[in-house]
Amino acid sequence: MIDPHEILCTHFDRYLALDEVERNALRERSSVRRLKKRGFLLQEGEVCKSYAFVVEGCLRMYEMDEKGVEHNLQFALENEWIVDIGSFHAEKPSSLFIEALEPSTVICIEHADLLYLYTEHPKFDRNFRVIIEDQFVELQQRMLRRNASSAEQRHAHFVEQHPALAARVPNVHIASYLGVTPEFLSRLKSKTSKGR
Amino acid sequence: MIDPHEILCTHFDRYLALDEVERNALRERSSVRRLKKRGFLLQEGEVCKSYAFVVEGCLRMYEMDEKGVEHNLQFALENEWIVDIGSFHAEKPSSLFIEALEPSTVICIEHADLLYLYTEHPKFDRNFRVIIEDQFVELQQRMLRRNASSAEQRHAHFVEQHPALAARVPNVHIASYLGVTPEFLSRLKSKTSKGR
DNA sequence: CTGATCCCTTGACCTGGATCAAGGTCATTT
DNA sequence: AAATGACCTTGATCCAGGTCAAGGGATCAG
Repeated sequence: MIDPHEILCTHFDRYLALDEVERNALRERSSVRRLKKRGFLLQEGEVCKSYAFVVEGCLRMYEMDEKGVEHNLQFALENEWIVDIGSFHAEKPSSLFIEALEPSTVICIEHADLLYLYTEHPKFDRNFRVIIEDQFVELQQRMLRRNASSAEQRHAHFVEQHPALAARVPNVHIASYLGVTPEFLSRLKSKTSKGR
Repeated sequence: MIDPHEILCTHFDRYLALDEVERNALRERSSVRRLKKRGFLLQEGEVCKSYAFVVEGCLRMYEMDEKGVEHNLQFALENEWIVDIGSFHAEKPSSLFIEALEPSTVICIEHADLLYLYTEHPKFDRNFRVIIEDQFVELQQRMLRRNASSAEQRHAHFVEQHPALAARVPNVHIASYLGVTPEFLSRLKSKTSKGR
């Protein structure tokens, strides 16, 4: 299997590619972590200590409300980042959970290490800015859709935009991500498949 | 009245404060623009050309759906930023509108100028990264609330967190921002005020 | 002063989606 | 191989919030 760090460095090639020095700094300041299915990278009440890059597997980030119902905020597949940025930067306890939906391999960068990378190698500032801008734009569009479209339209859009997730992730979690109950999602699916 | 650029520079003091050189560069690479009530900073189909900082006034960013219904995505008051980042960076046509709800004064930074600032003065990369991270965290929380709370709870939270907006902005726009109809928001308000 | 616009409210009725309950199928554990 | 638990489905019923329609008070332009 390929070296996880190679995968991460290749990922940065999509932005401003890293040079040798930066690659080495990144290698030294990050660590590989393996999670088994249903393992937690973060639990409510803890400070989110790692900015995590998914090398392999699938994770979800969610909040649990007073009634114990979970609300999925984000999924992360291979080559995606997952972190509670608020908790991570403020070093305050998080209200979120990050859980592996499959056995997963992630690369973790801790707070002090990321600060080091930011200040010693400004390219990281740039790259992480662009990465989060992209995520921000996606989240804005999702917010708009949440307010402007029906559950059926949101689900159709999700399946179209994220076929890999639709195939790998249980419907319960997709329902929660879309903001509907699993029962209703089930009805939606049976309706649309009957349409064909 | 105070120089708008002063206000912008002061705003950056909340992050990594700018030195003389950076302040001058910023002044040279930005421009002040005044909008009258109902004036547009961006209209659907145009490329979003300015990263805008509100010096005075109040703006909203929204999308219009096929039926002509508007969906508010964001408000911006004094000392806040407003831009369709997706359109701005990709230099692609936007699907959004940015409209002044009051006579407003904004400072605009155009695409080429911001790139210049980013590359010549890395502190801007840093500061804009932090600014957008903060906005991202807020948007995540809003998304969670949208899926986890009732309209009544969301409205109560909005009034509590944004009293200035609740006072300055017509209810139609707040309703759209919260994802409910103006009629229903009106009922919510009359219910809660009767509670006292 | 006088229409136009906005903007808000209230009523009557309707519907998308929630809730509750039950049963069914796998896959994992023991 | 039985038992547990995760996941999906379907039915019956309910309700938060939408839709449509009408009226009324501000505010602003001519």
